Amino acid sequence: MRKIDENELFDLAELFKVFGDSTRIRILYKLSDKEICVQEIADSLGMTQSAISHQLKILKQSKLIKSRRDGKSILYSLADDHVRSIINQGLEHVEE
Amino acid sequence: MRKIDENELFDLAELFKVFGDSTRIRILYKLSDKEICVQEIADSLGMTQSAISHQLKILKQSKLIKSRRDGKSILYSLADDHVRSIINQGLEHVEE
DNA sequence: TTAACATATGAACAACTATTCATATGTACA
DNA sequence: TGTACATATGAATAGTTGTTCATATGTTAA
Repeated sequence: MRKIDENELFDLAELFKVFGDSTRIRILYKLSDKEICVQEIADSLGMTQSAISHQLKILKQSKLIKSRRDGKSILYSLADDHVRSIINQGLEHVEE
Repeated sequence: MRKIDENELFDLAELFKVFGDSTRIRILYKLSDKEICVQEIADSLGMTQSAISHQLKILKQSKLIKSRRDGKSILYSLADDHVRSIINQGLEHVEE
């Protein structure tokens, strides 16, 4: 494997930490094929709006999702294809 | 993205949780090109033998690493190429 | 402007986790 | 068998984190 410095490894751990929570993974999966508003995510996961909003903030800070306003709602979606790739790569290990 | 059930998402989060710790990521990186014994990992990371041993146990339970005895030492190495793939995929996102 | 709706945020608490310390287990060699 | 070496493990602790509750911010339409 190519050379990776300490800071990069630290950032990498931080990234995986974000994926390492079932609420956040479920949110990312919900967003994998379409953009959704906060309340819809909360309802579909059976969680409070506040809990979801807190997690969306973490996901956005990690640049895994993006958002845009649409009237009163805010629609969230995946930031780019890396997210799908990381999830798919993880699934290959889980499915053994 | 293809259909994934709740249990699979839960397992996926558990997997990423293991990657989501800088000590464990650094261990995995150390093991990425050769097998190493416990004390050598501890020395190279500047941590105690006990701390490393605890983390190795977690990594092994997640089937990310394997081990074999060599005399008094136990040599650890990556379980398979999935580990490298997952790390590389994560790096692509971190390096932006 | 006011009411209703949608989302964000801060504080507090409970649950979880990584490390430390002390010690146990296992191996090799004299 | 006894000693030194290498690793594993259990309990305790300190630090971290996800959720809840209450409330603030922002938007729309009457």
